[in-house]
Amino acid sequence: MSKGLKRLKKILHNEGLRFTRQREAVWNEIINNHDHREADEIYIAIKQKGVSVSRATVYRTIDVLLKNNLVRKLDLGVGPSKFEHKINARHHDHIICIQCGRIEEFMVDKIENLQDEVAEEYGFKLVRHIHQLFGLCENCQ
Amino acid sequence: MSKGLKRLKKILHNEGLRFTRQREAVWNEIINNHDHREADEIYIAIKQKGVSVSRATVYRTIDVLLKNNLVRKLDLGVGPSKFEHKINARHHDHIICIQCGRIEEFMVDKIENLQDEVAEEYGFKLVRHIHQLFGLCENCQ
DNA sequence: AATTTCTTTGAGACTCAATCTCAATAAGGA
DNA sequence: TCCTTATTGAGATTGAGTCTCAAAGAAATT
Repeated sequence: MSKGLKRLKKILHNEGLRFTRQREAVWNEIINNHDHREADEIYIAIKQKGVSVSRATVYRTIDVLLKNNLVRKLDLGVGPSKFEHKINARHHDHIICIQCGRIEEFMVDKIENLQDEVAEEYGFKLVRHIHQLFGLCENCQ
Repeated sequence: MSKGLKRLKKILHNEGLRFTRQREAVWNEIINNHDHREADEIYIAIKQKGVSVSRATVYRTIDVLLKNNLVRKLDLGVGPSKFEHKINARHHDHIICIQCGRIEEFMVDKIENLQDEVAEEYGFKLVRHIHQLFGLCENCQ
């Protein structure tokens, strides 16, 4: 059994959930793709590979992965949310082209540190953050 | 006529729109309140002041104000969007308590500058950004 | 002031992502 | 294999936000 599959089984076990073909299919679909995809795209991709699954199950499985920090949800403020896996991925934020939808990832340590300082200043215990830059990419200017 | 009202009339004129009691009421409701409120709260507040208005008109008027940069939309990823006016307000971002919903405003020049650098690095022309810190405020820890 | 033209309003229908329901199905322990 | 309990999935439901279109209203014209 692959290392990834073991990880899924462990998570499901910890959550008191059963290992099913559907959950395995959602997991595989997500970890074997490095795009930012919406739930429906993931759903369609799984069906095209011949596994029977429903939208409800895709959403439900993504929720489990979100809770276990294996998937990041990207809410772009318009249209459905997008998802990306976080396996072996360092933290990053996103810069998005408002014209063509292109999404690039960025990470600036200084910004991360300044965020921590802000949280401290306001007496907050930081849990997560959203940092999205919207603009026009070089092809769309 | 108040300075604010002149401003509204100017905007409506520029957009080729008419000045109506409903648009005036939405404008007044938004600029005379410094909270982060959802469209429905604004709608109810207007009705309670005895002005006849519909949800559709509230949303439509907010859209005009958004387009003219007089209102900021706050999408917190859960529940309806919130709105705040931008009259005499310096730019700021938000730190939000995930327990009690408290919203504080912050502004760090260094972060703003670093964002510009990121955009330049990726060849993007920056249009806007979302920067939200989520955590537990001092009362909720 | 009355007329005309064209915009705005609003009740409710509609959209669409996401969630929920619940009967049928499947997992996995005994 | 049987049994218990979780999971699945088709379709209903939710909820924020948008759209429709007939009636009401703004403002330009006479």
